[in-house]
Amino acid sequence: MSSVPATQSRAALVHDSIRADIVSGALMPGTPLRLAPLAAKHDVSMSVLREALTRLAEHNLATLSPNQGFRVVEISRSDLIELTELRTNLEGLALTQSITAGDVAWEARVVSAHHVLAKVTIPRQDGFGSTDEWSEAHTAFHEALVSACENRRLLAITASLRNSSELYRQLSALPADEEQRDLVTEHEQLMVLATSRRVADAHAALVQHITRTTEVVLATTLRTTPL
Amino acid sequence: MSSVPATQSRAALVHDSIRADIVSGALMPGTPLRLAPLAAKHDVSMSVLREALTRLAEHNLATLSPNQGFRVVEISRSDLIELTELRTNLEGLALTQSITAGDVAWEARVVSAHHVLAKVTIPRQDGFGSTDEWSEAHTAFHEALVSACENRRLLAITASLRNSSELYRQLSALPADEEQRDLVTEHEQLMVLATSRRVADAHAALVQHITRTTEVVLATTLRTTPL
DNA sequence: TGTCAAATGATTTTCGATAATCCTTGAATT
DNA sequence: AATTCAAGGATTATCGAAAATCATTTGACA
Repeated sequence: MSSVPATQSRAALVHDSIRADIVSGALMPGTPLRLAPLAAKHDVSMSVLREALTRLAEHNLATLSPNQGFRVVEISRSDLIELTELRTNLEGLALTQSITAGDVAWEARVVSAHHVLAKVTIPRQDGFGSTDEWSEAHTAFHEALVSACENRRLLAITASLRNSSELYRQLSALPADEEQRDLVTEHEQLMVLATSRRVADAHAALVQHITRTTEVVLATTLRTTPL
Repeated sequence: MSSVPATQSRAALVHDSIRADIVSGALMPGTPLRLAPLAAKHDVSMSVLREALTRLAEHNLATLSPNQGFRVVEISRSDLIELTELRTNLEGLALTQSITAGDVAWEARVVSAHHVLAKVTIPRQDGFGSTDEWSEAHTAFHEALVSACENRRLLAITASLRNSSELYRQLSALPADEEQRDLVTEHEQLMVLATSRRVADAHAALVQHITRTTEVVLATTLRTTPL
């Protein structure tokens, strides 16, 4: 039916699409993910939609209640705190290993990703430069930092947890400019410490970076349920 | 069609069934999980089978190659090592938190689970007492140890990792009686240290317990591909 | 003899419809 | 007025078959 041959499976495409909608906050927590409308919107059958939603549920971005279907995952303060604790532990571990194992190519990836992030952070004159763009660059930078870690399972977990964190970030009010400034210096610090192989300092900086972000989010009034 | 109303969804049932077959080693690593035969075997349509396999893939017990279907996940030395590293970190963290937060009911669960495990370990006269039974009790004991940890995400991850570890255990030759003896004392140590709230000692004991098991498995000739 | 390409068969992927379940509405009864 | 129960509609869960894709084999050609 579709004109495009699509090297990727249909289920994977709709999965990515819905995931983006959830993480970006377009689909609010708790929203029922009704099958018929979603299938129509993405122009797929219920089977492949269901497969996509199943994967989202396994990644904790959706929940499945028997005979009641899927919903966007609920959020809570306690979950964010637990999430943050896991991230500091695991992403910290991954960073340590990444710095230890990383070669020059890894350094280049970090520097490159940071450059892109720094450029995107600067508000452009023409008014464009979406926050989506910043989120993407931000994720890419964090991914680059740990990309030399050889434990693939660890990387898969940290990536998944980052997605969940990103959901909370998107739901919180956008940080003010001063907040952005802090982030800029934090990211630069991370890049410098990592590429100069200062393992302990980089680890501490990353933990504090993650923790601080959560504190800001927790202090912010989320644009959703009371939390 | 099925006579049983089944409070649980069909997909969940077949998921659990196939997972058991994989973890027990009945389905060897790399085995193609062909849809038609599996659907027939479990008396289920392709859609629900696919949903079950999708969940298995998300838990790293199966892999999905586009247009080539699902296979039982491959195993490797490096993966087992990475898996072990993650388990020591995360299960250790979970145990620490569990001991800290656990109440008397938790202690009771630990003691109870250990009692069952100890009894199952003793070979019964009638020759019965399957290793499945021991595996189940073993898993239950480890789960009881960390069951007071309040971080649900952490518990979900450790449970998933334990499943993968169990696959390696099942594929290795069964430990000799002497090995079993060591395990008995290790488990008893774990129970005592945990319930007496000796956090650091319990943590160290758990890490060593997990590490030792992996060393035994790595030393054993697995009954499968070279590894 | 070796290589390439088309055709065939097997398998995955997707679809549209049916069966099963849940939720709401409204009337009847206490 | 409150509660129970049944009927209807809406939604999920499942099915079986069609469409798309991949792997293998066969045959033609260099």
